Amino acid sequence: MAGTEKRGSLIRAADSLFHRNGFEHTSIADIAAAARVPLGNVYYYFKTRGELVRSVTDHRLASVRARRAEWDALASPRDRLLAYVKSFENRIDEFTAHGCPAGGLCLEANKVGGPIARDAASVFRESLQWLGTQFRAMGLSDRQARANAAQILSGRQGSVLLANTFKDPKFIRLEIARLKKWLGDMPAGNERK
Amino acid sequence: MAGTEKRGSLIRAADSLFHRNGFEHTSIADIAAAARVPLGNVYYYFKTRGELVRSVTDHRLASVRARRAEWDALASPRDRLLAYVKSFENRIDEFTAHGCPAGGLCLEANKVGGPIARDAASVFRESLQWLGTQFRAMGLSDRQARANAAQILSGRQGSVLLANTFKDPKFIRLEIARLKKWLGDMPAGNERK
DNA sequence: GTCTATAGGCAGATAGAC
DNA sequence: GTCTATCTGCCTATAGAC
Repeated sequence: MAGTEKRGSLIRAADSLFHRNGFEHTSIADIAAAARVPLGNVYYYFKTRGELVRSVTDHRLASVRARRAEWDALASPRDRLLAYVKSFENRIDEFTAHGCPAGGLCLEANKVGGPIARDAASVFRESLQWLGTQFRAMGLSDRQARANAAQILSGRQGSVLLANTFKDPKFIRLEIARLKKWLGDMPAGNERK
Repeated sequence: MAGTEKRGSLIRAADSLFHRNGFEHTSIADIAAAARVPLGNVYYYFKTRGELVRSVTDHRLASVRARRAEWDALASPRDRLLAYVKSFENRIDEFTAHGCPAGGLCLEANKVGGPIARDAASVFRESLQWLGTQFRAMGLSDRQARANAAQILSGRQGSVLLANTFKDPKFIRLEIARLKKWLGDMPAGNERK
């Protein structure tokens, strides 16, 4: 296993453990064990715990950006939004079992504060921007587009929290059904691009 | 300060610290200091940390039950729901600053697991039941009543998470405006009691 | 670059004087 | 009932052999 690969597997192990067990509740020793790297070696790749955490948030940010880049290739804003909903749907079981990685990190970060809080928020910030862009492209006013974006993200986070709390996917399914109906009902007119 | 009063002030201090800093990030020493009780004395009132946590969740459950008991005295289900919305509105600043105590506890509990997860969920469970009861009293089917209850709680939790993450109350205000409009638009017909 | 051993600090919990 | 002193264990981080 090459040096860079080890670094990558540490980040992936941390990412997974943060998602499953929370960021505060995960120790460097847990991460090292999951990645099968001796404890002390972790500090060769990351000077501090904070640096590892930062690398995980960077990794997550990059992966949501990549997903959005795929959606951006679609023809209409409605198609792009439907792709967003579809990808939500694909992760129902994961979200029911462990919650939303971004939402969980935001909540933990809001409690502890510090630089991590800013990094965690950036996933949400970019999501809101992207969603808003789609609604503006459908001809909505800036104000309405922002409101819709907030409603979608907020509904998503809330439904995931309920599903995770009760270990019951129906809360997410309800939200997705509402979303699909809503997008289907929206007037298609005034679309640009 | 009498013995029972000391116990009470420990619970209140823990309640507040759990809300502000999270339950995992709060040590017994923090709680003892906030309540101005020497560290060792805490263990006279609570055998373990878990027992203290349990007492805090009991205390919170009792306080939301008391609030609902007041709303139940109101004449119509619509009035009761509006009282629920009003109490949400009254706490906008608190929720923006520190998030929802129940939501935060649920999320942390979902990560660590154990008995705390069940206790945390009971606040949500009772909220869903109460909300559902109001919608049934307005004449909605059981299915619709449950769906509406889930949507309200989920929208609430999601909007609070966004407001807390961005330290911006507008996300909660948007949700409340939507809620008020929705309740205003709902047909009043078929109400019983 | 890799790994073992361990330092140093803080957490939960207990012993025992008062 | 109250409080100080302290035990034990886990965590982050480092020293230093290989």
